[in-house]
Amino acid sequence: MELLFFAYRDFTTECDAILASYGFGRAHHRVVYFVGRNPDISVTALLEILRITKQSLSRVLGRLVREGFVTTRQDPADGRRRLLTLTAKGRSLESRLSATQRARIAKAYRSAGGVAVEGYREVLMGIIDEADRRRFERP
Amino acid sequence: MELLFFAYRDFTTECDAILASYGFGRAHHRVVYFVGRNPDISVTALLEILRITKQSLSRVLGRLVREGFVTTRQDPADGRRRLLTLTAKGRSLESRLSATQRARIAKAYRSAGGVAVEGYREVLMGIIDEADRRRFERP
DNA sequence: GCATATAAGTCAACGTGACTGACGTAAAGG
DNA sequence: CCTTTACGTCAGTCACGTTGACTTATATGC
Repeated sequence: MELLFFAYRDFTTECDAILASYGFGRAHHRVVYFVGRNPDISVTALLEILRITKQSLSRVLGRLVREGFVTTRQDPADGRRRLLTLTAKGRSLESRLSATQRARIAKAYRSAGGVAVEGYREVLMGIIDEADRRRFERP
Repeated sequence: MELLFFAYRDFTTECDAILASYGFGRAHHRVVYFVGRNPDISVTALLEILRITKQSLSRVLGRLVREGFVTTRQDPADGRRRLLTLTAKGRSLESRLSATQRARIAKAYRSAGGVAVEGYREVLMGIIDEADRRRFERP
């Protein structure tokens, strides 16, 4: 429990500084991250991942759209849906944020080795609610 | 990065419900947890673990003290220090909260096996800032 | 013994990001 | 055509973090 607390705390603090320079918070990071990972994701799908309310998302997402980090377009197959995708500006922010986290994880992976990484992934997967584990199925 | 996000999200949600029934939030949980783990901890030491400001802590800690979850006493060796310890009521809350998390982790550990757990711990340790790794030295 | 440093508590003001509840609109679908 | 779904938004609330400044008590070094 303590390990997870410290790991998550240190995992996020570097990004917080970058985000603050844009006037953003962690909520913006999460949106940018998951939209980046899932281009053309719908608003509802994003809400299910983040497990927050529509109102909470709307403030954060609205600003990201207004400031040109995310674009919305109507789903050609279902006109009710708005599909979200990062703009070039959004991708650039996303990779800047991810770079610091990726570096931290890469360093931990390198020093722990492949067997440890497999175990790490397996245990984290076990902690995650069963319903969300399918997101990590690898081809 | 995604694994950590989902794991941490699911790791905390069950506790949030228990905390809400006391009118508490995650901040209260963190204080109760770390005071429970470190009886007679000083306020400054707690601040260093949590990495929040004195003002943030004071609101949360003040309430825990007023409502009888935590006691403070003067450090006999250094009268400036206040030593924090859980009361019976605090310990009972702490174990109620920890029980759900412990169960989740135990389940993940059991299904992943000992080798995986070793790897898991090693990688998480690598993610944590070096300065805080000493906290986990095992006798 | 006095000056400086440290530990803790407090006042005031503020911002982000969650929440609930309700309502409106557009599109889909039986 | 009527219901459901997807999305957006208004209004109000709360938890929990922030900065900056100030006070009090105790320790400690010169």
